[in-house]
Amino acid sequence: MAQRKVISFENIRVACRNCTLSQLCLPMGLVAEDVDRLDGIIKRSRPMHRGDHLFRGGERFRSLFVVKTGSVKTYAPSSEGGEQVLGFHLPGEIIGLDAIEKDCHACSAKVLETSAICEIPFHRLEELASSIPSLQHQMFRLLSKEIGHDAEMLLLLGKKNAEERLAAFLISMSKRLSKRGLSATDFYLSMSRHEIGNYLGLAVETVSRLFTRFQDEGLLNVDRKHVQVLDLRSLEGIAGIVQAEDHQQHSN
Amino acid sequence: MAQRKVISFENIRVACRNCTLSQLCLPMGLVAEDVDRLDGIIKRSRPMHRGDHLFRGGERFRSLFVVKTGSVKTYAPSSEGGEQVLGFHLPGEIIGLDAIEKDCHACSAKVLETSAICEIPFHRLEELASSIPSLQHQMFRLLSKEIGHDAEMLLLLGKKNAEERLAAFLISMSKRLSKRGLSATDFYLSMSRHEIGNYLGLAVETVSRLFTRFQDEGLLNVDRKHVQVLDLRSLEGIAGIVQAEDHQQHSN
DNA sequence: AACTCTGCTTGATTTGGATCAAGCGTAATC
DNA sequence: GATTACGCTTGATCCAAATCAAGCAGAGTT
Repeated sequence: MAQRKVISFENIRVACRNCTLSQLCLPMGLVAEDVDRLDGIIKRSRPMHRGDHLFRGGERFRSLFVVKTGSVKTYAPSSEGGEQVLGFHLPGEIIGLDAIEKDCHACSAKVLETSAICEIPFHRLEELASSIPSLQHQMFRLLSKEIGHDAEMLLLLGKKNAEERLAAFLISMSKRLSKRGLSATDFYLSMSRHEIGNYLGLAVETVSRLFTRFQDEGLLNVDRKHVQVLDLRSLEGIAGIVQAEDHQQHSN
Repeated sequence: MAQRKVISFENIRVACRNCTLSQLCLPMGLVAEDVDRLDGIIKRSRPMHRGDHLFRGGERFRSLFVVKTGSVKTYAPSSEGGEQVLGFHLPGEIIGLDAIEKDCHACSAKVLETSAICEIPFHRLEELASSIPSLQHQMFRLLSKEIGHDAEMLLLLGKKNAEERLAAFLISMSKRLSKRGLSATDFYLSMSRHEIGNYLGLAVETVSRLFTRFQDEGLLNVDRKHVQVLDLRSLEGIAGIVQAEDHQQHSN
């Protein structure tokens, strides 16, 4: 126990204050001193590999997890054996927020590629939030953001057709990756066509056909998991994103 | 300003501490003294009527709203003129949580029938939460609950067919109403068939046909907005609610 | 009572995407 | 280099629910 308080060389290297994601993640809006206090409760694990679970549905809720590098999918069992992919999580994004209420995980989280993950014991985070108003505020914001994102997904699944869904998915990936300093037009998808289809409420075959169609129409080049977006504007048009008057505030 | 501190007879009558919803709503888990502090920041308005808005998309976010009596729907504009119904809100439920992050409402909230609404200025609630750990915890729980509920909706829209969706909707209404002390099997729906269909991602005609079919199959009696559930178990079966409690680890 | 409006129901037809059914390409294993 | 396996693509067929099209019933108005 006492040993954990020793700040090792490793811990300094990976500390929140040096993390390029700190402005997307929990530390956002915190002063340096508070970032260090937050840093003090975060556990960092060995790298995790494709297929490893952060947690499984049914397990007791203890910690939130943040993707540092790599990617993670969350999914829930559906009534008849199948599963529903609930989301794909990129660096800086927080996983496990839905478990706070029931104190138990309702979904599972599995890493899609070799990933580094930060673990945050929730009760310690709550204690800290009580004494750091800007951390409390940031946590409310993060929870709220998740709700807003879910509402967008409801709209997508309730009102959009297959083409609009895939376009919206690609635009979302593009936006999120570029926020993390990666290319908005050239990226690798870590999830399978099957997982994309599941997430978007479409059959694998439909997803595959749409990738082909988008390529035929000159919107993108696709080679397996490698996507190059050639016409971002048209893709946004298909996704139903109004570009005239693009009123700031497009977070996510 | 000074006048607002005078506790009027009216305020005492409708105070949180006397509210039958307090165990479903924000005061849950708070000691009496803290309930009174919470009560001190809540504004109560004149009754609102069918069609009135609590807020509209685009407006600055200032307050959360809680339904005290009646019901409210939230909805967002979809790309082509239409709208997506995001939720129906019953007494004790909190509205506006998705706006915290952007500091601006992305959706609109409209009352479906004559309703009483409590308004909670968010910045004051945040201040209070900083000094009352159990209130902070309850707010995290409420935000988390909303996320969990949205995940259920994603599963519904992504994986369930029309019949399963309507059954799940009716079961949800039944459960929520009975929690509020009303009948689980005999209730009035305050929303139109059109709104139900919109919410569930179905055409009005499909909703109407399903009500007829459920009635023909002896699952319920329907007369306009009045629903009597005759066979709750079968309805749960259709909705895909496993009653045998057998959720092993569906990995993948 | 007749008229209108709006929300709901019912029937006929269409269709987007699911499902079924092969094949194909790449990567891992032998 | 052959073999297997899995993920992806492509084509053919099918079906659940959307759309189109009336008609109907209750609530409010004249």
